[in-house]
Formats: sequence, structure tokens, C-alpha cells
Amino acid sequence: MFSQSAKYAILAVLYLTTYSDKERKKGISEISENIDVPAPFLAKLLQELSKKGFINSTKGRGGGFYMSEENKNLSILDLIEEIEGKKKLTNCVLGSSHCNPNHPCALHDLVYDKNIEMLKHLKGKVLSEYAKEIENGVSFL
Amino acid sequence: MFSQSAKYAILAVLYLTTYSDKERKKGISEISENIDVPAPFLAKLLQELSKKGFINSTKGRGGGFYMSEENKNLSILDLIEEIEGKKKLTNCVLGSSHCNPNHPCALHDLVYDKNIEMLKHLKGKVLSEYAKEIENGVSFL
DNA sequence: ATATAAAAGGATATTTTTATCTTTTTATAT
DNA sequence: ATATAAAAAGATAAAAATATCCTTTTATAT
Repeated sequence: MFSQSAKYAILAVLYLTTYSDKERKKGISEISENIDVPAPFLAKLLQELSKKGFINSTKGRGGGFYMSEENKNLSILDLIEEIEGKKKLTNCVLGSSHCNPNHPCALHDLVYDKNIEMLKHLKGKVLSEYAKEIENGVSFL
Repeated sequence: MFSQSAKYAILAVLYLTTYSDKERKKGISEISENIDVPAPFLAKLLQELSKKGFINSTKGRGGGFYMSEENKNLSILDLIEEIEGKKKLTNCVLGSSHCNPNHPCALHDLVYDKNIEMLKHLKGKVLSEYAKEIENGVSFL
């Protein structure tokens, strides 16, 4: 469902949302150990997310990555779109460009609608809500 | 959601289920034109599906690919599993091996359950039912 | 028997995704 | 000022997915 990169990004961003802020920056090695993602790959990924402004970072001694309080109000869907591009997600599951509710592909009713529903959920919940669940031990990373 | 190969396979199999049988075999070129999939790639894909017995084929003049009546009772899920391997589909969306309903990852409730529901639908409908809808113009390829 | 038309098989090419490594820049502590 | 620790940038490598082409096998029609 998600690409490997998207999975890594979700884990890292949830980690940062839960455990970082402007005063608690986190380095690549700490993050990569805690979410079990290869450090060099994660470095590239976070570098891009930082360039796009989805996460924040400072260079130099004592620097690291963190989530601004503002960005903690973004959704997982925002993140996926940042990683995989805007459109992909609502495309026809069979790749047809003519597929729509009035002219549905063979899988439209079974798959497309459920997909949209899932996306709505991914859009309607902000990162800080996930973080709260993780802090409370309701879910984990 | 589906790999390119899986999409091609679904289209081809639905085409064959709708328009072929033992007496109406279909060649690569006809199939590839109708579902708009590159012929050489499709050839390899159908070759594999045929070797696995998911579709049927005969070589030589007048030969081609077709779906046996028996195989028309398979599901899209059966096909996906044939193409992408058995497990993948029910794996944790974040890739965690410990994720389960009692120890859920951060996305478990939002995504996993909806995913399972979708898979159930993909399992509960047989190819011939899709074919009927396509024949009736209710859906298209 | 021979020619023909089809899939099967095998080799290769291209692109994308995933992953690693090295050098450069930058901020901080000393 | 200098050393240090961190991300940023750039180059490259490895693996997987996607795509194409050529040869071989096989069944049928003539």
C-alpha cells in the first residue's frame, strides 16, 4: 500500500511528533535506532522533508530534526502526498484515466470507494493525535 | 495500491473471463489492444499466469489464451496473490512484524481494518461476476 | 511434408526504488 | 580561533520492477 519510503517517513514523522520539539531536537542515529530504519536512507529522507518544510532541522553542533508545533497539526495524508505526489492516491486502482463514478472500472465500487474512505480518515486525524496515543501506550511505533 | 503488473494482470484476466472460453481463444495482440497494455510485457505476464494454471493457453496455429470455466470462479484476490505473493496483503501497513489488534501500530485502526475489509470484498466476488457486469455495460475495462 | 501462426523460453535493456558513502556546510562549545 | 558535532549535498551502488527483443517449440492448415 505505502512505498518503503512512505513507511519510513511516517514512522520518522510520528517519532518526531511524539518525542521532539524545538527544544528537543533528535539526531539521525537516535531516530533510526528507535524506528529501525537504515540511518543513511533515513538521512536522505529527512533531508528532503526538511527542505520541503514538512519537518524542521538545524545544522551544527546540538542540531537535529524536530517537528514545529504548527507542523504537528498536519495529517498523514499530507505527508504521503509530500512523498509520493499529490494525485496518485485518488487515481483509478486499475490505472484508467476515464474511470469515474458514472463510468466505473470493474473494481471501482469494490475498491475505489473504500480507498477514498480510508484517505478521508488519514486526512481527518492530525499528527499530534497519533502522538498522544503513542504516549499513552494505546498504539506503538 | 496494486503494482503495474497486477493491474495489467487484472485487466487481462477480466478480458479473458468476459470474452474467451475454450472455443474462443484470444491472442496477445487482441488482448493488448483492448486493454491497452504493452504487448511484449503482457506476453510475459500471461505466460507466467498460464504456467501457474491461473489462465489456460494452447500453442500453435489457432492457439491463444483463454479462461477455463473452472478458473472463472476464482477471485481477484486469488490473482493478486498469484502475482505478488501470498502474505504481503495482510502485512502491517507500516511494516511492523509485531503489529496486531492487541498491539496495534499507529495506523492499525485507521488503515488496517479498512484494508482487510477491502480484501474480503476482493475475495468474495468471482471473476465471472465481474464479467457479467462488463457484458451488461455496468462497468468497463 | 511444409508453411504458418501462435505461445514459451531466454537474454537483455531501461527505469525506479532503495540504500550507502564521502565531502561540504554550518552552528556551537571550548 | 579551533575543534566538534550535526545536517546538507552529491555521487554512486544495488536491487527490483518494468519493458523489449530474439529464438525455440508446438499445433494446425494446406
